Amino acid sequence: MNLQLILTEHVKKTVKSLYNSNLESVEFQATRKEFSGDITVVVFPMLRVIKGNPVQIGEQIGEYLVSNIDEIKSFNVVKGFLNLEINDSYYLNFFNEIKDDAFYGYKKIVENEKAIMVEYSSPNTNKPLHLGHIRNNLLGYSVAEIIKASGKKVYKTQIINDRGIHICKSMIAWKRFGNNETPKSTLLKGDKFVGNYYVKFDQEYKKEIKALVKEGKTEEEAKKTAPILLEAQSLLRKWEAGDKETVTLWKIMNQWVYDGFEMTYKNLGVDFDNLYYESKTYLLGKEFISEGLKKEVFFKKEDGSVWCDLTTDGLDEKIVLRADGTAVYMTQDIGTAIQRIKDYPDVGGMVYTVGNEQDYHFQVLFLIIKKLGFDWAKNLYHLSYGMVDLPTGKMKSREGTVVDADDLIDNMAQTAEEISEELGKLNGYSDAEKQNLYQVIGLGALKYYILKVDPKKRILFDPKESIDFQGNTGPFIQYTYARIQSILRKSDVNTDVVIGNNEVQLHEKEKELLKLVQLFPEIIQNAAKQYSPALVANYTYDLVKAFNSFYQNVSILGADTNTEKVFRVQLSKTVAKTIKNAFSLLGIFVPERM
RNA sequence: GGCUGCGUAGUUCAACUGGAUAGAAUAUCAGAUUUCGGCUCUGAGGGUUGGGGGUUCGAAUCCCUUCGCGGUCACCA
Repeated sequence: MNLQLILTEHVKKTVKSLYNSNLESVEFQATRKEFSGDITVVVFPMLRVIKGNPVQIGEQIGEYLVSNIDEIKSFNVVKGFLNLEINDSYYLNFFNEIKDDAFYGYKKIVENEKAIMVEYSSPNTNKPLHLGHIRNNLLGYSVAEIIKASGKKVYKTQIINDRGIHICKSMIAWKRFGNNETPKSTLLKGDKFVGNYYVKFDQEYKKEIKALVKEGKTEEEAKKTAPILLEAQSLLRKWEAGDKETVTLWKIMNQWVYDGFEMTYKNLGVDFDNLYYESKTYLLGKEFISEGLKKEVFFKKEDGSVWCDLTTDGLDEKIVLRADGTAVYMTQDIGTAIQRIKDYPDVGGMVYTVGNEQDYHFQVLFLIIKKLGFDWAKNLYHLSYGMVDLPTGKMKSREGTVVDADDLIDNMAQTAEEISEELGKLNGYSDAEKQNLYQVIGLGALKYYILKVDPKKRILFDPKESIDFQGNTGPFIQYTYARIQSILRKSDVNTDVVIGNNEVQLHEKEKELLKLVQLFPEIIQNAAKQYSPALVANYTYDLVKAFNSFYQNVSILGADTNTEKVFRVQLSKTVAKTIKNAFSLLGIFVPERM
């Protein structure tokens, strides 16, 4: 069925009979456009096993393949590259197999295979989401979808940092200046509402520092003794002691934030299968410290603090428990990881979507878990990503210095509207349809622009450029999809008709398209292995480009014969389906019209 | 300073993980078209893959070195 597998077997057999030596593997690549052929066998690696002239070896293998495999029509050898030409019937066969499969490319979830837990977003509850969270969410969601499509069960999760000094700061500010206002009474989104008090705290804190310095204190002293800070710290202690009033207010304010986040997630199109709260996990992990001490993974210093010595691994010593016996960040993360495996016994690996400023932390975390003897430690992956920069400070929210997620999403839709109006793309639609489309296009532009870049790299996000209807952009791909739908609406052919093996002769452009379509399942597997939505994004663009080239060179509706017309319409439909499937892995919608 | 990531056309990104002459888009320029210098089409130029060395049939990719830009080196999370 899979041509590469068949070819591998035959090449191995040929080498065995001609040279009496065994090849471990055979290397393939798509034949470059400048050469004739469809698939290329690279001869060079074989030279390690066989000695001889690569061209000669290529010719010998080529001759054998042509006379022994029906699907191979002809061959040619350039340097050490054996180019093989494949029969049209092979492609038509393949096409007929997949053309009615709505989920083409997606692998069914394998029962006995372990599930993967993907963590992303993981916000603090004291302020709204910003541009950095957007990249985080898009990456995490997309990687989760890709892994799912590669045949593994996935749990999407996030840990909500609902506890700590930061939320206490917002609480204090609200107590002092809130006047019993609520998100409802102010018509503010809950997370914005709470975030404003966090800003308010900071302003007040600075004011108090200034006042104290005026009274003659050093700045350092002032920073430590400002009344509002002391108040926040005492509030944290009260919270930890379970003080009723404090906990109640904490719950109320967090709920406001959750309601706000919920809206943002909905707009962004991401979701979660379960949630973890730091307030419930921050005490976890201590039991494993004593276990680690027993196993001598950790050691105790004179003051009673517990450390892990990673110097033999090229890292430093890392603290895992404070001298007073309380947990640190690392302790928590060890505990939470183990807890998750307990909660979900079918999970065999985890992906953490966290910015690259925490590279070191995760390196250490994974190493410690491995040293503690958990076999799933080898399946932990830190999906690390770089910052998102803007060319200008234009899109900053009024107060703070960060780009607010909601503002950005709105802004994208607005830009989509401006450009669409300018181009007159959406004339003749109802207002409701238009508004919906602007949202779809704006989000598509945003998502595609961010996901097409390698996660590790910093991104320069230019909203205007991202929303272009030309070039390597989300809207361009959406537009192509919509155009195919329009072709399908205009055609009157029956797309259920099966085209036989020899009924059409494939145009070069059609073959190109089929080759790309054939590649899709492999792309998903690779993307899952590398946790790389960028691979899917760039593949989709290649497919769209190939379609446009096909569209330009081959008349679809005005084909010479009806069989050709039917085939071309069917092919367009299949390409559209593949675009749609690929985009859904990125969390991007494709509109039927635009 | 130690560790770590990145460095590819003017710009934003690719390059099937070591393969053929490093590709797109965008910007620029030149033609064509036209009731606009703006839309569309065709084409061109643009690269010592930051520099230097090494490994091999073959390097943007691996190793060493050097330069530049981030990140990180808390009993914060």
